[in-house]
Amino acid sequence: MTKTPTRIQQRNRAAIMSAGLDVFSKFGFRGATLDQIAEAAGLSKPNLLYYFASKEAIHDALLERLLETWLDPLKDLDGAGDPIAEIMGYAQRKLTMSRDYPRESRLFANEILQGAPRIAETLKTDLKQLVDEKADIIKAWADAGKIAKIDPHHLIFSIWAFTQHYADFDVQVRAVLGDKPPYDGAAAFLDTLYEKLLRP
Amino acid sequence: MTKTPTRIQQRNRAAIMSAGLDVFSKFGFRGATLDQIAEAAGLSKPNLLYYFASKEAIHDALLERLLETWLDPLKDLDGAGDPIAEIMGYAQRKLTMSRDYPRESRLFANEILQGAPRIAETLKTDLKQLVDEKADIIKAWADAGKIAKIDPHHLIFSIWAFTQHYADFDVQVRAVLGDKPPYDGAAAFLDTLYEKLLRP
DNA sequence: TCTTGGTTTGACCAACTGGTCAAAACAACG
DNA sequence: CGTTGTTTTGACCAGTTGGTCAAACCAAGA
Repeated sequence: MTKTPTRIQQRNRAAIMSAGLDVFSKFGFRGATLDQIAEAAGLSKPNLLYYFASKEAIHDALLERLLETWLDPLKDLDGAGDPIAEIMGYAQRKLTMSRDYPRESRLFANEILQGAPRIAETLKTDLKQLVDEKADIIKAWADAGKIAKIDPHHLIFSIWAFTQHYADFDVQVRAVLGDKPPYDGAAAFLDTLYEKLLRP
Repeated sequence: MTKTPTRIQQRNRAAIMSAGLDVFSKFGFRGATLDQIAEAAGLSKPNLLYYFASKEAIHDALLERLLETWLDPLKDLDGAGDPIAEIMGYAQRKLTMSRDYPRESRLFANEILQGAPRIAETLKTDLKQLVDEKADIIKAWADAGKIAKIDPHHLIFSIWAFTQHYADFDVQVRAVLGDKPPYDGAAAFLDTLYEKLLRP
């Protein structure tokens, strides 16, 4: 019987989530401080703790929301669709997410880098199940000769790695490219790469 | 006129570097504590500070040593060698480094994720120069029709992304693969991927 | 207007942080 | 052995950290 939150609650909880995303994605859980988050949210620290029980509660809420949306692009990979178009569509969707939600990508990267203490279970159950399921689809395509024979798991890893690289290693990418915008070239390269890899 | 360090100095400084690598690679600079490092090194905190002036000094020493060796595989890419063999050799060398030095990879990833506050300059000068130089070689190969026409910079990014993924996202890779060892499949996939991409 | 329930804050706290220092312990060489 | 330079440590410190709490503030309906 939880009451519907007031407008103030909605506004402040949203501000805290956004501020937490900023700070956690930049410093990781241990490196982030409540004072930083409070300041970024425009609230006092006690006020922040009026809305979230603890530092960990903010982090948990962020991770939960992230995991929900993070795997959506893969869920959309459709076994009934055109194989090459489906896989390349997935890769492009992931690249778009890196471009539009780099903070989320870095929050996730931080969590994994630190050994995934808070989501290891989810990875071993939900994520593994989803990936195995999609890997089966890809393997069936390969067996039917519709795409080249490749290891489906490592194919998925390669998509994750390449697309997230542009969000997680943003400063390095920009340092190397200088003025050139990263994402145009990345999308074109992605197309070429998987087109050549997948064509049987 | 710096004196040669005693055996004790060599042993303890090495122990501190290794302990620092453990802790910094797991928690990032801000998330790591001197107490953790001291305990991992088997020394008391004041004793640790007898060998390194500060927390930052340990981190700096690690980053400096890392940058030296981190770029060696790319330096070895030889414009006079066989194009496809050179690029695929580089990719395999990087994958081997991920397997054998995962802590170093994660230390680097942490630094970049957090905005590379300590090495941004090096990236914009040394790294950019090296990459541009090798990109020119690759572009020349492409122009001469010896490999397929692809964007050299994004090709290099893709190698970094894919190979480092196995070190940086180790727990996720293992969660998804279950019992299967990651690196055998990765090396095989890497071969297929760049073989297909690069053949003109 | 008063009341009620949600909201905000200043003052505070114990634990932890990076770092200091003088004194003690030790190694090694003559 | 004694001396000299190196190594180690316990006690300590000031600043920061996550978190608490009672009191004040405020919005809005009766």
